[in-house]
Amino acid sequence: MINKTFTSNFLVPIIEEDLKSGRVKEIITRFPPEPNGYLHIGHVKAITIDFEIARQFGGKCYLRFDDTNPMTEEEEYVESIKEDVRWLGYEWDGLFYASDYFEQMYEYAVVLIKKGLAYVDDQSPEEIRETRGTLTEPGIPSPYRNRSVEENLRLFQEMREGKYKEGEKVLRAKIDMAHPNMNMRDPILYRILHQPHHNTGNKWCIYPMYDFAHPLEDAIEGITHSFCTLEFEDHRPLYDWVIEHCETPHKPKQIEFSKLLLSNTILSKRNLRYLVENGIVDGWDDPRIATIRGLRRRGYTPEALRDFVFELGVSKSEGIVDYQMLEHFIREDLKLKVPRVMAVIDPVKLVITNYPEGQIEWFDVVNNRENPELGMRKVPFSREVYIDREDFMENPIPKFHRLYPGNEVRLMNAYIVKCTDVIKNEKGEIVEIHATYDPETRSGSGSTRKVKGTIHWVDAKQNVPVEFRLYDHLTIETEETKDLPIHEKLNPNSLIVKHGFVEINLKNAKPQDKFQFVRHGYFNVDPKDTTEGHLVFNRIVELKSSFKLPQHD
RNA sequence: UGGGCUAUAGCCAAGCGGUAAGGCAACGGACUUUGACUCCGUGAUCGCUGGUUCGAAUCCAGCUAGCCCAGCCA
Repeated sequence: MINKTFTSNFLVPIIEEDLKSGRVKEIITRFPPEPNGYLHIGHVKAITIDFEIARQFGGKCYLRFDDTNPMTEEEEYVESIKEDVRWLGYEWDGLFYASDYFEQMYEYAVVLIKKGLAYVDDQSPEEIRETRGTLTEPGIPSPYRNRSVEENLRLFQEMREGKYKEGEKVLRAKIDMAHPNMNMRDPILYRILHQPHHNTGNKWCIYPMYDFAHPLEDAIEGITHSFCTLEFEDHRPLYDWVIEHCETPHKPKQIEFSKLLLSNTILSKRNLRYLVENGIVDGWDDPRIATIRGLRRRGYTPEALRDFVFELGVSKSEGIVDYQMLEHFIREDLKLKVPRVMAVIDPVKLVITNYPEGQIEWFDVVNNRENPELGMRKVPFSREVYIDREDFMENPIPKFHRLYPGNEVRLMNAYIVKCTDVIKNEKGEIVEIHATYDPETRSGSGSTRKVKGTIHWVDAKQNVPVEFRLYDHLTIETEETKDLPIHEKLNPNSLIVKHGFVEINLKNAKPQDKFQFVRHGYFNVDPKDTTEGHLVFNRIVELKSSFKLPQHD
C-alpha cells in the first residue's frame, strides 16, 4: 500500500505551524461519532482524514463515542461503528466514551457557575425559544439570569439529584443575549433527561449539550486538532469560549471542512433510517445505499474508499462529487488483484455446428494477464455454449464488432467463430444462434488471425447457474428531485435480477471473493445471499458510464 | 434584511503577487484474445466590477450567487 498524504490543503499548514511554533508536540485527533446510526461514505471521509492526518504527522487518533443524548443512542450502533472503522483498516489509539466524562463535565459546569458564567434557567422550552430573538433581532435576557452563585449552585445540584422534571430547568451559559451569533445567546449547557443511558445507566438525569461537552471531551483527551464539518463553524466561538472559561489544561483547536456529498446518493442519517425502518431496503447493509456495509456488500474495498478520499482532498467549498469518481477507485484497486473470469448475464445458446458432438476441450487460461501471480485455471469448452444477448445483434449498428450474421468474433480463450444462422421461435424471439468455428484459431496455439471482437461465453453444460443482482443507486437524486419525498425519487432499476451463468471454476467461490468480468466491471460474491448450490452474485454496476443493462425484444 | 462561510474547466481540487498542478468525466487516436486495461492527444485567465502594482486567481474596495445558524439534536 502506497503511503499517500494529504497535501497543500488548508489544514495541513495549520498543523505544521502548530508543530513548528511548539504549540503542540504531538498531533492527536479523534473520530467522534454519535452512536445513533450506521456509518456511511460521508463518515469514511471524516474517518480517513482523522486517522490519516494523525498518521501523517506521527500522532495518534482516538475513537470516541459522542454519547451525550440517551434518547437516540444504542449499544448496537457502537458495535457496528467499531466494526466498520476496523473494516476500513483503522485501529484507534484509544477508545473513549464522552459519557465517561460526565463527572468531570459536571465539575466544569460548577466552575462556570462559580465564575458567574452560567445560571439555572426556569423558563419553559417555549419561553426560551421565544426570548432567543431572531436572526435580525436580539434576544431577551431571562428573568433568572442574575441569580446568585449560591442559588445556581444549589439548583444545579438539585437538577442532578433528580428534583426536577424534564424541561423544568436547564443550565445556561451567561454570554450575550444580543450576540449576532445565535449560538452565543446564552446557550443551554445541561438539560434534564430522565432517561437511562447505554453506558451510564440511571446514574445521571442531566446530560450535557454538544456545545458544552464536545470541547471538554477534546480537552480531556488532549486532542490537538478537532476536525468537524462546516455546519459547526458557527459553534467555534462557543467551543473556544468553553475552553477558555473552563480553563482546561489542554487547548484543542477546531477546524472545519466540507462534508462529502455524492451525486444521486442519500446520505442523511434521517433518510437512511427511514429507508431501513420502513423496509424500503433490506437493512443497513443493503447494497443500494451508501452505508459502509452497503458499499462493502456492493464490492468496495477499504483501499478503494481510502484512495477516493485522498483524491477528494479536504476543503471548505461545498460540492457534490460525481459518483463515477468513487467507481474509478474500485476499478483501479481491483484491476490487478482479482481473477478475470467469464460470465454470461443474459444467456442465449450458441451452437457450433461443425464442432464434434460429445467432445470436450479444457483450455488453460491465465487468470489475469497483468498479474501472472494469480495463476491459471482450466475452462471447459464444447459444441454448445452460452453467450450474452448483448453480444449479438441480428441487425448490427455501425461499429458493432461483436457477433452478427456473417461476422466472426473470438470466443475469449477459445476459438474464432462465425455466425451462420439465427433460430427464432414462433414469436420471433431469438432462441439459438448457430456458428462454425475455425480449428486453426485455438487460443494459445499461435494462431495469428485477428478479429475485431472478443466475447465471453460459458459452456452450456459445465457451468454454475447464478442469479445476478444488478445494483444501482436506490434513488435518483438530482436538482429536480431533491425536495421530493423519498418515495418519489426511488429508482425503479435499483435492483435488477438476471439469471445467467458463470464458469464452472466458480462453483466454490466464497463470500466476498471478487472477480472481474465482461467489459464493464467487477462482481463479488455476496456474503449475505450466498446459498448452497446457488450462488448469488452481486455486481458493481455502472463501473462504466456507457454500460447499459441488456435490452430484450 | 444579523452573523458565519464559500466561489478556479461538466465534477472534485492545487495555487498564498510573477504570468493556471493533478484526478474524475468527456472527446479524438494507437494498442488489444475483455469495446476493459494501457498509451498518446484535446479544455479554464480563475463569480462580477473597479483599484493598487512593472506584473494579481493570489492584495484592496464594492457587488453578485450559494451554503449554514433562531433543537432542552449532534
